[in-house]
Amino acid sequence: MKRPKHNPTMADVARLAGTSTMTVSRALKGSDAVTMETRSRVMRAVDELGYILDLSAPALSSRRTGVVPVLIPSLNNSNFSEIVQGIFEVFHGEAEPQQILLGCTGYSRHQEETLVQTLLQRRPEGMIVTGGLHTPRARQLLLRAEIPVLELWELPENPIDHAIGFSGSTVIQDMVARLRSRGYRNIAYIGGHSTDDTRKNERLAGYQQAVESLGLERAHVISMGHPPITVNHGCQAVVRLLEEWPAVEAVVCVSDLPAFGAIMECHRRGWKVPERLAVAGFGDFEIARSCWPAITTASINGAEIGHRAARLMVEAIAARASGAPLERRTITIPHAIIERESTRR
Amino acid sequence: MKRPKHNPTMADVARLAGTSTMTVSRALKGSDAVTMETRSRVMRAVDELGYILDLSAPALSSRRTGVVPVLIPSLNNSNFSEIVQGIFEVFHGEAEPQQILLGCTGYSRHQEETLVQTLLQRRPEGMIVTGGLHTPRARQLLLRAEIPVLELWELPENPIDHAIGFSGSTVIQDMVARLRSRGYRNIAYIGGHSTDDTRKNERLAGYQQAVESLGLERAHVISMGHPPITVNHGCQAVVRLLEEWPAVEAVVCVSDLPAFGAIMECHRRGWKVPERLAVAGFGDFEIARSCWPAITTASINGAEIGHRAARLMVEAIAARASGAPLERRTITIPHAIIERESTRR
DNA sequence: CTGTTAGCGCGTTCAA
DNA sequence: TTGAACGCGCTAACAG
Repeated sequence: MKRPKHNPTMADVARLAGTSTMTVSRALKGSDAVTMETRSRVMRAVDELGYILDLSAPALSSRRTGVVPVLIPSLNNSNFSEIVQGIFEVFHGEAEPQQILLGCTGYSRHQEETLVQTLLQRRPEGMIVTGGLHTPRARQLLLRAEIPVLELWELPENPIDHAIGFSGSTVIQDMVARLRSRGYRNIAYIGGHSTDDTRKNERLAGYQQAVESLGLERAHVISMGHPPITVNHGCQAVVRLLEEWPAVEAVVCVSDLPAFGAIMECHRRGWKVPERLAVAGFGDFEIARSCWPAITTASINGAEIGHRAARLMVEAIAARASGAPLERRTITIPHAIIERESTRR
Repeated sequence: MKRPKHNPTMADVARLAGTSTMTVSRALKGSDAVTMETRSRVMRAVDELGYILDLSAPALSSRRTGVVPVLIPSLNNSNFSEIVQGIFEVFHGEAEPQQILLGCTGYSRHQEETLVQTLLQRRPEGMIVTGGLHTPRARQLLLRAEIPVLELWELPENPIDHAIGFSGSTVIQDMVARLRSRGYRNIAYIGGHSTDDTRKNERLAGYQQAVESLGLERAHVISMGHPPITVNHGCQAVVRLLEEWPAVEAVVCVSDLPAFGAIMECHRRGWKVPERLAVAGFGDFEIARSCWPAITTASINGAEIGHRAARLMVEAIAARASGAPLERRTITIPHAIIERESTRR
């Protein structure tokens, strides 16, 4: 039994209102080409039957689904949940609202590819993805779909279509430079790396470049494997770091989570932060503000990224529908280095 | 121009493969009623054309959309984002995966009603909502839709269909009792109240009940208006509290956010926590762990709620499709009172 | 194992 | 201002 229930259709409404389905359709859309009287008859029938428009049908015939998948690594990361929230707010306020089909990739490109393929079956109006790292097949699928594609968060080197975000490399370079300007010289990096990552790791690269351009004596990286790099990784990493490089003065972490973990481990071992080791994070999570000492971090405004992305997507969808697709656009969202106690001498 | 592009259809594939569309359909579904040889011919054609199944059509004809809206107050609350993440994980692992249509109500019942109405137009297989507080019209819409409905988070008095979560009243009562057992006698409450709330506020009620059943001398509530009650509300509330009731010894907050705010304000004013005032929260947000002093809180496992909800939804959808709808079910997820420094004498 | 037919519910198109 | 006919892409049901 595949059709559990027969909902009232437009024909039912038409019958009850004594009109044709066409008139019902027009009345529901608020077209002015319907008499007040006819309209109210229709509305009464709609109420009586509890009729609800079925969007599957127009989706099929007009190829407009009003659906946009949003693919993020995980919702358990306030940066990404903020972005999605921001997208929702804009989509929902539009005259032609787009619905979000949510997808979480678990930081896996392969998962992302699967999701892209699955969600393309719903004939989305566009697609929003995060990360900028995709399998070749995922890229190809997105390209061939000929829908607007937005890549959010870290700006890719070679965007598929539009991109909104920041350069992880630039942000980390700023952070290292800031630490240098505060007098730190021996600056390490705690992060991760994707094993399936053909493209370079932006933030790590930024660190290495900064060490070079600032003329620091030594670069030292503690790599904790595949993302997500979280609190515990930070705890472990900081211990390794101080073993491997006792002269280290400061460490930049790939995110606030390992930074927090590192600080907690320092507390545990009686290493003073920032006196023994200064610690900086990335993302300006709530934890960075509330932690003691509060964590110096790079702040990226997720809500802002979400809002701008959604607005661009709406525009791109409209442009495509009108036959004049938007030219590719790349938007850089400004970041801020927020200095707090964890790096204050 | 409503149809920006003509994607290849199953008929195109059939033509290229030299079969009928039916055979293509069967081959794609992995039905065994197709020769290996035919199947591979079909697959080759699919690849060659870059064919992607269009789910709009089966949605229309078979009334199975594979879509489940998830309505939450906000993603900027780790409890809810955890729940959604949990739901996604289960949905995505299923043999017949359900897609999540995301909706954020902004803690407004009216917004929720709008979303329910809009999303019902997509003929969802079920609906997941949070809160248990709905407008009468929203309730009616959900009831009439005759799809499985899950209410998550706080258990409603009178569930629409299935419910998974906890009793806010019970949790708060436990918290107050715990504080009492630690020697606190003058225990206040900081929270909010919906103005459009006909039903009683669960957590507030729990507080009042606890005061009564424990035989405490006085109940004192600081109400900060419409949710969400956040960090700043806590800052303001604690000041008012100590003015209005100088003898207060402990305060239970509606969430960890105002609890955190209260503690910060205490720092600012030189009031020691927990010596001058013990503070307890709700939700076990990351901030509660990382704050100093760490916050005593009630922990609800959002991921667990999400997982169980999704599993129940999958089951309910299958049951409905097979003509034997599930009986209503209410599942209570255990909570835990986590005592930390903010209430330790 | 494969093909044919019909129809899902709506909006577009054209006619009245 | 209203209505009739058609088709969107797919699959259920049935036939071969």
